Amino acid sequence: MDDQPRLMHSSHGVGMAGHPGLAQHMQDSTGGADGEGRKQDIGDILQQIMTITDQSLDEAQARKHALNCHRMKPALFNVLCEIKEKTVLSIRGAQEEEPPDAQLMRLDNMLLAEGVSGPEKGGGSAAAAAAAAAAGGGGPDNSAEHSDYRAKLSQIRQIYHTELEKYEQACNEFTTHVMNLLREQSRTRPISPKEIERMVNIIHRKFSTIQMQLKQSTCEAVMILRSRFLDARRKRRNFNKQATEFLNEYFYSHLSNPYPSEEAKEELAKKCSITVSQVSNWFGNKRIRYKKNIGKFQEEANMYAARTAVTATNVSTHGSQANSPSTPNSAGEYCNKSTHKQQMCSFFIGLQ
DNA sequence: TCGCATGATTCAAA
DNA sequence: TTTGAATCATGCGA
Repeated sequence: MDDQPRLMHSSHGVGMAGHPGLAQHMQDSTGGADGEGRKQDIGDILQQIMTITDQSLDEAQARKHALNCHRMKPALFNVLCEIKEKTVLSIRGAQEEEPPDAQLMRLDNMLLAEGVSGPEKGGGSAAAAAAAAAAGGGGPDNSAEHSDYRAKLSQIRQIYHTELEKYEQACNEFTTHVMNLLREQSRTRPISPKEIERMVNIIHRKFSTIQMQLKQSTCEAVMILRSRFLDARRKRRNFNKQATEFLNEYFYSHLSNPYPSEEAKEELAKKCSITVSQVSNWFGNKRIRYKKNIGKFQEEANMYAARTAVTATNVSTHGSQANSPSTPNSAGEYCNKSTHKQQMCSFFIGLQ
C-alpha cells in the first residue's frame, strides 16, 4: 500500500512531463485534444485514484466505475504500466534471475535412481536388490529384509507422491486465485500482463522451494532406510555347519597353499550358499587366524586331515579320484599357480 | 554380563 | 587386485 501513492506520484511526474509515449497514447485515445485539457484530465484521474482509499466502499465502487469508464483511463494505465515495467519490475526481474538449481537436480536424480519418483519399477527393487547383494547373501533372512525394504520404500514413494500432488494442486489453486485477483485489480490499478506473469513465476518459485524441501526430506528418509538396510551387512550371521565344514575341508586339505583360485572360490560359494566375497573373507580370516595360533587349530587340522585321508582311501578303493575339490590332489586344479606361487611357498615355510 | 568366536570392513603393501 | 593385519560388530555359550 505504501508503494502505490509513491508510484502514482512518480508516474505523475515522469508520466506527465517526461514520458515520450504518453503523448502518443493520448493522441490515440483522444484524437489530438487540447494539451492543457489532457493534463487536467490526467491530473484529475490520478487525484481520484490516490484518494479512492479514503472513501467509503460505496463511494469507492462508484468512483472505480467512473474511472473505468473514463476516456483517458486506458492510455494512462498503459503509460503507468510501462513506467512500472521500466523501473520497479526490471530491477526486481534482474534480481530474481537465478542459476539452475544443481541441488534440485541432484535430488531429482537421486529420487529417480531410488525409484521414488518416475515410473514405478517395483518400488525400487533394483536398489533393494543391489543392497541385498551388497549384504552378501541370498538367504531367507535377506529376502525378508528385501521385501521389508521394498515395503518401506513403497510407503515413502506413496507419501512423496501424495504430498507432491497436494503441493501442485495448492500451487495451481493459488496461482489461479492470484491471477484472477490481479486481473480484477488491473481494472483499478496499472498491472501489466507481464507483471501478472512475473507474479505467477514468483508463486511457482515459492512452491518449488516447498517441493524441494519435500524432495530433500524424502531423500533423507530413503537414505536412512537404505543405511539401516545396508547396516545389515555388519550383522554377522554364522555360516551354517555344512558350509563351515566345506570351507574347513578345503582349507586343511590345501594347507600348503590355502589360496583358492577364483574357480575354487566360486565352487565353494555355490556349495556353501554364500558369495565369492564371503569365501574370500573366510579364507582371509582363516589364514591369518590359523597362522597366529597354529596350536589352537592343530586339533581341527588333524581332524580334517584324518577325514581327508578316509575320503581319499574310499575314493582309491572305488577306483576314482576324479574331481574332488576337497582332496589335496586337486589343489593344482583350483590353484591359480602364477598368482600364488610365492605365497604358497612363504605360507608353507612359515608354518613349518 | 562377560569373554570368546567369527564374519565383515578398512587400509596399507606387494 | 589380492592379501595380510588390525579392528569392528555381533552371536553365542558359560
